[in-house]
Amino acid sequence: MPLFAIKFISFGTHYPMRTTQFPLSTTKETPADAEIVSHQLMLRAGMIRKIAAGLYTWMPTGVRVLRKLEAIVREEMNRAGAAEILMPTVQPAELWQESGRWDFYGPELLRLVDRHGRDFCYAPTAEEVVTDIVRREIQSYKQLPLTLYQVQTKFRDEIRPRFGVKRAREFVMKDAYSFHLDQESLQQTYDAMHAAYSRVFERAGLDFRPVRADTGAIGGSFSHEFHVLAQSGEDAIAFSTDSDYAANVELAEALPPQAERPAPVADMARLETPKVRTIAELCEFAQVKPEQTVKTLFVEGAEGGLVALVLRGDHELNELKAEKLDAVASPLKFATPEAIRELVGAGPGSCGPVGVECPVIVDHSAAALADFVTGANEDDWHLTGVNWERDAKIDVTADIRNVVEGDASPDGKGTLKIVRGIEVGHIFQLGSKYSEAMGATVLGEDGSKQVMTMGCYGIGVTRVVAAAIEQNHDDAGIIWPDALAPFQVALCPMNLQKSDTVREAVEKLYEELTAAGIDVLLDDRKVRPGVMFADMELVGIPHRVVVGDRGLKNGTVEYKHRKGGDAEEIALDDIVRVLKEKLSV
RNA sequence: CGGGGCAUAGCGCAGUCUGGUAGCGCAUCUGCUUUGGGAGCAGAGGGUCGGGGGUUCAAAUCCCUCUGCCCCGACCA
Repeated sequence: MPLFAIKFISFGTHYPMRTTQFPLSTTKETPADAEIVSHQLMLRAGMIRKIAAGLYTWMPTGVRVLRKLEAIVREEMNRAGAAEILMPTVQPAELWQESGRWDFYGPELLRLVDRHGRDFCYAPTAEEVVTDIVRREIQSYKQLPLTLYQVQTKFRDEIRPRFGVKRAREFVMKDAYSFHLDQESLQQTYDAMHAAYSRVFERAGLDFRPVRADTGAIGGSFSHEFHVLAQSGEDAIAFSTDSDYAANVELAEALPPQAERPAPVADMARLETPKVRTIAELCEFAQVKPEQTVKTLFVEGAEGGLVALVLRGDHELNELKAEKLDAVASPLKFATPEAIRELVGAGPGSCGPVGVECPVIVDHSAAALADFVTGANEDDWHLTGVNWERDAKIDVTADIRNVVEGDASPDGKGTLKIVRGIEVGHIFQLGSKYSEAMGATVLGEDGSKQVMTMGCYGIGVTRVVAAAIEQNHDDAGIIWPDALAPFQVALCPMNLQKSDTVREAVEKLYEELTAAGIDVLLDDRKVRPGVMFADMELVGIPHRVVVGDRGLKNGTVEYKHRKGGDAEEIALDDIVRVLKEKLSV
């Protein structure tokens, strides 16, 4: 075709390609240092390459996926009424000092000094800059509410980056910030963002759950996380069997047991337990169930000294809950073995609540036990038949444990199930934390200055890509949902170099699919079919069309979906229509 | 930051203990054959053995030191 005849077609996010112009960069071998399947497959499929710890180059295949996801995110943000801006990644220290986070953030904030000796940071998030912009630009309540968002690189100097782009130091995040006159307006935008996030993850074809979450260091009052469900997830989330209750385990409330504490039956007795340190060893040695034992952890108290935290043997301490108690130092700090020995006269592993002289905080479940087994505060000894009040004091009863599967749901409906999730989104009601500190005000209806109320909303865009792979893969490689696939259709010609029939058919098909707005990758490399198929499956292209002399003789090509099922013979004249239907374009 | 480990060709590794010509597989390049599931044969190229210092006639190998990376833990929107 002569050059002047080429039409300039706008493809949107669709750019058809030929493998001879598109480095697939696939590898047969799994890199040794990649632990989780998404990391392994992203490397093998040539999506990313590591450049240093937690820093990755996104290769052409990876970028295509990223752009597809970003397009969905932008559409849903725009639909929800947010306006896109782009803020710098390098930000002046002054703004961070104004909000107080320059000192608060710690070593995770990468700090830089420019040639004039001025301090800057590489932004991990952008509340300061956006609040600064809004306080300059927005003067009147009439301009509110306002939501701004960006899709921008962030940097967090993680202590230990791992799992590929799931926990990278530099990553792409969509961050949005909303500004309001009052809580009611904030709640409306918050709800709109909640809905927009759900649409994003639905459109991306992911199995996800919004869950109630802790607000963490970012502050604010109310927050939800969005989790993609996956075994490799770093978070545990609890949800009710009978209601829509769902919460991060670190937040989920453990209800006190319904039943009254039974009356003591046994007398307290000493039991020699040589070398028994853990609950598991104790249960093995003394032939008791973990739920009939009690463990005692010592942490630093708010006013100095130590505080004893007592839990049932089969339960885990929830550090977040514990550090919120008045008596406990925040952030939570475990006592050293030396300090414990000084207080109770035994090492960790032989401690118990009997006779300790510091404040004793007992979890509801532990407080409901009678005749339990616990450490004797003497190395190599435990006590059996211990009972509260009679043998050991309780200063406070509180919820300080993680919920476990089977616990009653905090909303009173059903019981809790626990699954693992990858946090891909987080929405917060910030309140006036930043606007107050930075003097972001507008004039209200009555002419008085009013501090704006804020919300902030994040999606870990690069992390979503990894999460999608965790959820969609098989032995051969990635299986992309249509919406995220780097290409929708893999066009695989058999014997392209020698067969004119195949070449003519496949070129025509490539043009027709392109014209139909379908994102197609034509594999025009001179490689054997096995290599071609293996690459297309590894990269995860959902629809595959094989064009060969064998089928063309009967006027057909072969169609197969990446998810499996048998290959179908489809008339050459029909294939474009069939693909358009499958892709609903 | 604590504990453990690694660094040799683009990638994955052996060689290090016991010092003596730097190797294997994959990938790459050439040729021939093959051509609907990661081909076969023949040949070729590719290395400051992470950096610096030391011991020795001689160091990938022994010693010191620095750097980078990985794993476990603590940390964490």
